[in-house]
Amino acid sequence: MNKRNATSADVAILAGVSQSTVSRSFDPDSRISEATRQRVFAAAEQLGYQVNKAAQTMIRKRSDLVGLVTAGLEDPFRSEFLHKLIVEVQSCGLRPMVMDVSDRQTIDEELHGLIQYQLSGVIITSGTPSENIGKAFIKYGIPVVLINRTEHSDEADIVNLDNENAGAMAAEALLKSGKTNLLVVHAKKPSFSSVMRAKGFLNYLASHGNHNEIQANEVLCEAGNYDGGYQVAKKILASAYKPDGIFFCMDHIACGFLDAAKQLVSAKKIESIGVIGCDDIALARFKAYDLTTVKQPSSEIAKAALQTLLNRLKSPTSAPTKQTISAELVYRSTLSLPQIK
Amino acid sequence: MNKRNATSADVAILAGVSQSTVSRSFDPDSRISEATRQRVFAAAEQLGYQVNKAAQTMIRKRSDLVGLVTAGLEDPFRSEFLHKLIVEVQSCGLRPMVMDVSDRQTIDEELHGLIQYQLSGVIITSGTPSENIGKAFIKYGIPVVLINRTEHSDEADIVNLDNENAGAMAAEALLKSGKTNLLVVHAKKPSFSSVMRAKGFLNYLASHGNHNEIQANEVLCEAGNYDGGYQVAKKILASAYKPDGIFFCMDHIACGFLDAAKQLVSAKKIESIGVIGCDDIALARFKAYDLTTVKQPSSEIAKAALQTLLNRLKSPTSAPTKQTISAELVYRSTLSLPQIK
DNA sequence: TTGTAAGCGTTATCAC
DNA sequence: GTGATAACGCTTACAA
Repeated sequence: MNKRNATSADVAILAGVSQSTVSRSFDPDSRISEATRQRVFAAAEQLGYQVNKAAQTMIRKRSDLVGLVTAGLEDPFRSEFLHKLIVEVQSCGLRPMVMDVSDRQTIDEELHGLIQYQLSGVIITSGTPSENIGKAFIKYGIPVVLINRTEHSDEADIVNLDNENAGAMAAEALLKSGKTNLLVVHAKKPSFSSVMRAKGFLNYLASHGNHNEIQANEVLCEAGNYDGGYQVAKKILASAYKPDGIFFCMDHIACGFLDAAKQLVSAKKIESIGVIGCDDIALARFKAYDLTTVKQPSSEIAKAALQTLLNRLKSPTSAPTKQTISAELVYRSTLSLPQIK
Repeated sequence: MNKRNATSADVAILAGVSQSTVSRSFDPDSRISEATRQRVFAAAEQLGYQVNKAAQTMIRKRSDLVGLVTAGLEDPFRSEFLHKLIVEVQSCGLRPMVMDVSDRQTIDEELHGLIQYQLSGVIITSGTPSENIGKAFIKYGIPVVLINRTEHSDEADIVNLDNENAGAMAAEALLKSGKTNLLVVHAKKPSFSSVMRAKGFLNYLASHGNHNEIQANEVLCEAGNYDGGYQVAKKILASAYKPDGIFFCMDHIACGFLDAAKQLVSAKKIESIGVIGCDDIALARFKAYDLTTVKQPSSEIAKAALQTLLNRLKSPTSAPTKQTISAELVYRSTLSLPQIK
């Protein structure tokens, strides 16, 4: 254990060069004679020298730290998505600094905490609508990328799933399968993604369905998670309205519904109901559910977000961008691909 | 958008005090007249002043950043556990910097990346055995807490689940339920936790089972995940050895097994087999599985890890500690609590 | 209680 | 191509 970590000055002495030469040696764009560079590297290696990011940050005014702001990691989709973001951030040579803002009371405090670290950028993922969290960072000159958020910022870059179309795809699939009594389910507490998905679902039906034959209803569940779906099943199955096709705006709500339904009604009855989820979380492909779903391509979205941030760092003053990523229908057993006759 | 973020010098001018007084005002331990402190706070508020952590880090030689090193966030337990750690880190006024070391090739590079940030500490969670990752940090004077790792470091603090006892608890529960043909399943690729759990399971049987009646076998699956369990089911159910009680060293392996079993054999047959998992991931309580399991109290472990780190920061030279957290049996439907007669 | 001044370890701007 | 030297924004003796 070293008493004090080696500094570039230490390396300089050992290599017999000036401290600034050491610094330059680690900058690939600096023209340094190959001989001295090798001498510096050798000395650095010997001393276990590592750049001090704090000092570097002070002068460069950016830390290569990327804040990942998320809410509620107990949600499996968010958790899986955060993972994708972390991997992407790392692969860009940046460091992820995660901030969980589940506890609404401390948001402000936490935000300031992040700003102190001279972040290179912040990626804010889906959360409760219109918090305008992004503004705070932009005010401090920190580039912001918003993902699946309602904020119509004209300063932040935006990457969204085409949520409305995702809902439309679900509607289209149900219609194609000959379903007529349709239902869309989402959480009481509105989230940008769910609201847009439900809207897209209903709009598609309104414009494409035969109004004499097709009915559509909307049901809200208490929570946007497994338990929410589990609890709402009784309400749905006991109601006078008998749906034969249901779109759940989040996969785990669908999973909760399916589990409850298995206990409430016969397997045959459940099979006759077409069920579509949204997101394609890991759970969806497990055989217990084998859920047909509208996939949110989270890797692609994560990649797009990082690329956007990188571009922004290169040209800080260019106009904000907005990207929309397409969803993709994944057929599994809860709604089969209709046979072509 | 400010051209330049406000510094303590700016605040000083506005408040009509010296720069060092501003600095002191934000230190609760500094004795400052209440009047000037309020004046400083007002000026700081007005300018939107935020401490520059980079500068602070340089002088204090610690960043209040905590590295969370983990492998494979696609594993639901790791992912859930990381979430707990993030929340704990935040609640201690520290910042989590996550590092995913799934990609073994880049570990070294990534490690150095972390060291550059003058981390206050590093928490390393379960991964592949004996990487000795911890040593690298300790060499640079960064406190390390190891969680569920095999490393017998005499420099790092350690927090472990009592994995061996967790296995023993599973064995005890199966014996109590009258099961006689037992099986323990874990992944081919050894992990500290799984190896110890299996060992505890078998040891308990060896010392507590009636050897004339009780049989025990060990089966390895290809991967320590859902698919591993799904694939190994055929092998288990087709074998000549007919187990009536199985302990899976990880919940998601058990879930994969259950799903496959439902397709391979009758529901009655499955019910007759007692199944116990380990960890108690979120999935375990879902009705599709309703898995009896040995719970790893991850919140408790996360809290212990952070408390350990905080203690270490206070007294850097005290002897390394080692804590063992107890597991807890959670009865659900795959193995019922035996009725007391 | 407050102000002055000396660093912390880099990068960037000059000269040479 | 390389070496001085001046910041960067903060904390912390040391003075007053």
